[in-house]
Amino acid sequence: MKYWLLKSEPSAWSWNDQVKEGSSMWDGVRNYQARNNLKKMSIGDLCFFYHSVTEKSIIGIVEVVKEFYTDPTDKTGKFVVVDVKAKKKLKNSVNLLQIKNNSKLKNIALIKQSRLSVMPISIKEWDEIINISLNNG
DNA sequence: GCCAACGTTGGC
DNA sequence: GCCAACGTTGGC
Repeated sequence: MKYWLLKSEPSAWSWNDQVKEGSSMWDGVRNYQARNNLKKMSIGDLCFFYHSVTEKSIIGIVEVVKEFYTDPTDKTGKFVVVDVKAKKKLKNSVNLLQIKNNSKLKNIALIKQSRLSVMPISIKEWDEIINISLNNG
């Protein structure tokens, strides 16, 4: 089992959209590094769902339910999607500042590569973020 | 709304 | 194949 983080602008595709839609394609990735990460995903892997720009916080967890295939919205045929479905909402959202201020998360790709939209998360980072969520509020 | 960071494109 | 120009992302 591997862990990931997926970024989305909530105005384009939000957690609520994901919940409403159930299982859906994670499409629109047009960056090779992000694509390569999509290709490494397996069924059952879990991904944090991060709202960028307006909220800058991790709001929930989605599960990979179908492994990569060609992105039908990509005319060049170079990029891929996976299918994900909402698994659970975090007890409390974890915002970017909390992640930045946590020394255990100082090497997280979210900070190191702020523009990457699909990134791997280590099990330690995953657990730490879950901990922050449980202790929030 | 600005702009730094950074990925991509295209001319040479 | 290099690199300047350009476009986009996303934090601030």
